[in-house]
Amino acid sequence: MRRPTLEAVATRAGVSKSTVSRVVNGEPTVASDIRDLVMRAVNDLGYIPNPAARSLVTRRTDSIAVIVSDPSAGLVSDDPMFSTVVRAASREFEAAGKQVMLMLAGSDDARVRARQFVAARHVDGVMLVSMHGADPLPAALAATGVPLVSHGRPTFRLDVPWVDNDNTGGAAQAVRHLLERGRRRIATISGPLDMSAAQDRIGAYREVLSETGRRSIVAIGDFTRISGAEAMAQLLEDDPALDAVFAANDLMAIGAMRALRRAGRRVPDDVAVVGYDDIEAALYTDPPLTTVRSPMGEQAAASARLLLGLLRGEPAAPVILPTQLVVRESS
Amino acid sequence: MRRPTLEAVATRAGVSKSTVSRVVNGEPTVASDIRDLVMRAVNDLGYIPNPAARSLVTRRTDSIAVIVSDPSAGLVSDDPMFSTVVRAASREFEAAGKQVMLMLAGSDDARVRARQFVAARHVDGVMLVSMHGADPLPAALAATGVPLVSHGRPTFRLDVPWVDNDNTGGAAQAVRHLLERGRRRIATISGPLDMSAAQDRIGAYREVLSETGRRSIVAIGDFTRISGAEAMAQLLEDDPALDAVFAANDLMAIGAMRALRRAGRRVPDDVAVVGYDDIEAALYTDPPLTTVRSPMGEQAAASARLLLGLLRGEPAAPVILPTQLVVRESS
DNA sequence: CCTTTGTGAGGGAGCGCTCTCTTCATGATC
DNA sequence: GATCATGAAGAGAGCGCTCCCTCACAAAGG
Repeated sequence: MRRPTLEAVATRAGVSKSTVSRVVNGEPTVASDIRDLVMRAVNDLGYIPNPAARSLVTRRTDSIAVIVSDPSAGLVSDDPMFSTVVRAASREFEAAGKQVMLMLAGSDDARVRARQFVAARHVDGVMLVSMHGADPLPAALAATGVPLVSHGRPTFRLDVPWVDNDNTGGAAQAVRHLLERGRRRIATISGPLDMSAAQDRIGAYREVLSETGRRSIVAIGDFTRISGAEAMAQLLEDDPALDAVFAANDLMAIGAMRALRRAGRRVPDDVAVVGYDDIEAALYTDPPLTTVRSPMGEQAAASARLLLGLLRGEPAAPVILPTQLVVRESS
Repeated sequence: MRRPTLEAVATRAGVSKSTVSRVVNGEPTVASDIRDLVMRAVNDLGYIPNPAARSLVTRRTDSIAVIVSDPSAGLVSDDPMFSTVVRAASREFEAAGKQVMLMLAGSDDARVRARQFVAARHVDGVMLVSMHGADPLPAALAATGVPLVSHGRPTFRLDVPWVDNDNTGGAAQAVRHLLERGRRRIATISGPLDMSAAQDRIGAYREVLSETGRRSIVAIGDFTRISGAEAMAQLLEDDPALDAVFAANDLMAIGAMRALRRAGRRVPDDVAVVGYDDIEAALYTDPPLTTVRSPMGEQAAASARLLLGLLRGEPAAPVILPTQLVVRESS
């Protein structure tokens, strides 16, 4: 008992396969009475086109891959970035009639599979998320010739359009804000230095401090809460007199606030804290977290739109979205 | 300039298409010298099988759909549940060589598309996540005849295997813990009552309280932080003398803690708080949150394995995973 | 009147693979 | 030496669709 085919519909409607195909694909060159006839047969039989047969001949799949190339995929279970980015991108793609294949390219094995998958033209395009510096995947994917965009600026030169937020500007805003608040010993908790967002944010921090003749106090985290807590403990040891800290994302800021609490420091009285991203949780810390709002969802949606444009043959150029300082009680 | 086909490989290796197909699919009935010959041709030409052609004849796609049927998809941007579930399931499917198609079935439109998509046999199976009571999608999907499992027990009778955690047992543990701590006026913040997890948790809360002759104090949220805060404010108004609250998930517990702080109540001195899920953020509240650990990732992985078993023709029965109370300083 | 142009419908090749069936070679058995 | 079982390789028929080409017919133009 097999599903009905184009041919079955054609027979029932008393027309040719070609005509049914035209109706199903919405081509205008079909007389309306014939169209009705065909549609009736389609409904009667419950006909649904076979996507494999279709894409065999059209060489399209109408689906795209979202590849999250993140070694830590699996370590941090609840980074809001993943959820926000994947959902925003999915919405955008689905609205354009593209299906989303999600691939976690955490292990080398998975990266190889992802490459194969894309090279097999299983998808019409690829959106790459969160790549580290040494990651060979972007280049491998670019080499397949499949349209590709990156969510976030790649760390090394690669001819791939990307969308990012203004990491440099955002971080500079955060540090200037702390200076304006009269803070004098401003530390930072950076993200992994093989990620462009972390590079840009710490770069701006250093830049602003050196403009005003102040020295940097740096600890490195990996964008997780626990790494933020550990980095903060380290910073307090390095410079017990610090009076402010700029964390390169909100999760690390949250970790830092816990470490400060445990060390008996009050926020913001003793130490001011500023984060980055403005995730929902930043509203619920005690005190609520001052942070730089990065348009994560919009960035993902823009990446998706960039890829969709690419698929339509439009040219694509990098996009940088503005950020905005959101002042709350932690600073 | 087209990609090499099976035929091209066969010609180059001087064998038939059938033999190449056997080698590519790892069939054992090929002499090893011929196998080497073919593999060399495959590598020389960079041959990768065309998945559309393959699935046209095999009627398999080697991919499955993860359908998140959540009306609020898009409202709450950073629910860790989405991230945890999607990642755990993806890992499991990818390890089994299945690709994951992610579909957000938030709108009616998207639900229709998801149904069509599945009915077109675009995927070999479906894992459904987070369904509300009135959702017509589960039944529609079940009617397509495509193997289907549900992450979380469906609200209404439906012959679909599912995996859930022990919501009743977990919630009962939480409430008993509060009683043991000497709390007398225990309120609850429930999730939406059209979700089975919310139903079970509030059911257990009522059950335990009525066993000990205490009355219920209930407010309804929707599993978001803000709804937790609002519900807590409502509860304080309803019963200013309450001394404990059991929130049906951690996000609402976090919201409740903010509301308590704003109302000038100390946690746990004035009001004890217990959450549910044990998300990472529960470790970073002030004070750290007592909660019921639900094995979210394991539940998703188990759902995925259940579906994989179904695809292999194995029978599938509902699974209930145990929970565990994690006592921290909020109670 | 015949020719040209346009429009709508049908015919059928072919997309790249799998899988059944057939053929052939080899060695074992009697 | 004839027969048979066994294993490995080849042949080729589809899978269900799209899309180019052809064709019939009608209307317009010379």
